[in-house]
Amino acid sequence: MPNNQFKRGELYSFITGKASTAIARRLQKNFKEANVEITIEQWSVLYHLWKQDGLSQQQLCDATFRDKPSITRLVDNLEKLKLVKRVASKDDRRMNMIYLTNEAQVLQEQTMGLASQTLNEALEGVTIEQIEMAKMVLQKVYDNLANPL
Amino acid sequence: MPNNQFKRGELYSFITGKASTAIARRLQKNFKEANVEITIEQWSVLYHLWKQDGLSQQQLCDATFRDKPSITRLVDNLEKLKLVKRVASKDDRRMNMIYLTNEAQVLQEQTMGLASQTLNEALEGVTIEQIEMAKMVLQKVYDNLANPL
DNA sequence: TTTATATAGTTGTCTAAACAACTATATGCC
DNA sequence: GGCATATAGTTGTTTAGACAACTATATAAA
Repeated sequence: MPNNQFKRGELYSFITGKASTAIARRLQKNFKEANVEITIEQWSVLYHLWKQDGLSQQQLCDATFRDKPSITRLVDNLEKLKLVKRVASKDDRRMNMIYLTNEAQVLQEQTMGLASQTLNEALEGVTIEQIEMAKMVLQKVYDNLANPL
Repeated sequence: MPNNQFKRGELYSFITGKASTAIARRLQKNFKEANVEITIEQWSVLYHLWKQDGLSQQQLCDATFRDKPSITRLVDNLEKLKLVKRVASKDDRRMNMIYLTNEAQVLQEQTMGLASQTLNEALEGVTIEQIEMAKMVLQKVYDNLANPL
């Protein structure tokens, strides 16, 4: 019997992740007010490409904790928006390398500022130590449950 | 300038809530293995009805942090599964009161055990103090961003 | 070298979230 | 009573997540 046997009633807030959905909603709202017409899911993919351009779809799966069909469709939509391009790899013809367009590069500066601002709104009144602790707990939960995608 | 100005790169884990989706996936998997054929979203609605039967859809919205269309469709699906029934309120004919069926009552004992077990899997190696701290941070984030639905 | 197996990506189906627009009932005010 | 407004719920559309089934290419074993 683990020492942290939980009262059943405490389940809810952990399961629903209402804090993360609240952040997501606020970020989406801030994008909209700045006339940035992408979803936060699309943004989260671009985010990794801004760090390193030319990732494969599989690398995007690993980076964003999504499965392959999800990334296929996110890349589909980003391609429709002309924000990325699929380029077949010459080394391994199974792979698509995903490259940012110029339009996507322009988005980076603008949205990074909005994201930073959103996070500061979210974390007002929370200390760095508390944030680190919370992140550590969430990471531990993730690691406990991680199963191969 | 808040004292917790965040490195931009730290955004990701907060925004995606991968820990909460990991818990959701594991709970769904545990349901499936026990032949419980409902989604965790449906379960989260039933959870509140087990605490108090006969809530209105609006009360379910408040309890589950969902908007009205989401609850309409979750109740639609729960009704198709014959787990709840909509009963028009006599006091206020705009309202549907949602009541559990006998079938849903049977699910409670079984799924509560699975949920408790899942949470213990998730929180292995995390102390109660750490859990409390993490919950406090997530609650604070939620409160910082809470806006009327 | 051919055959099995693993990996990268796609497609189909179902469920759900977000948002806008809508209907119907209730309430408050003149 | 009649009109404005608020509240409860529904419907349509788009995007996305989960899962299974699929194609195509690459790798390893026989």
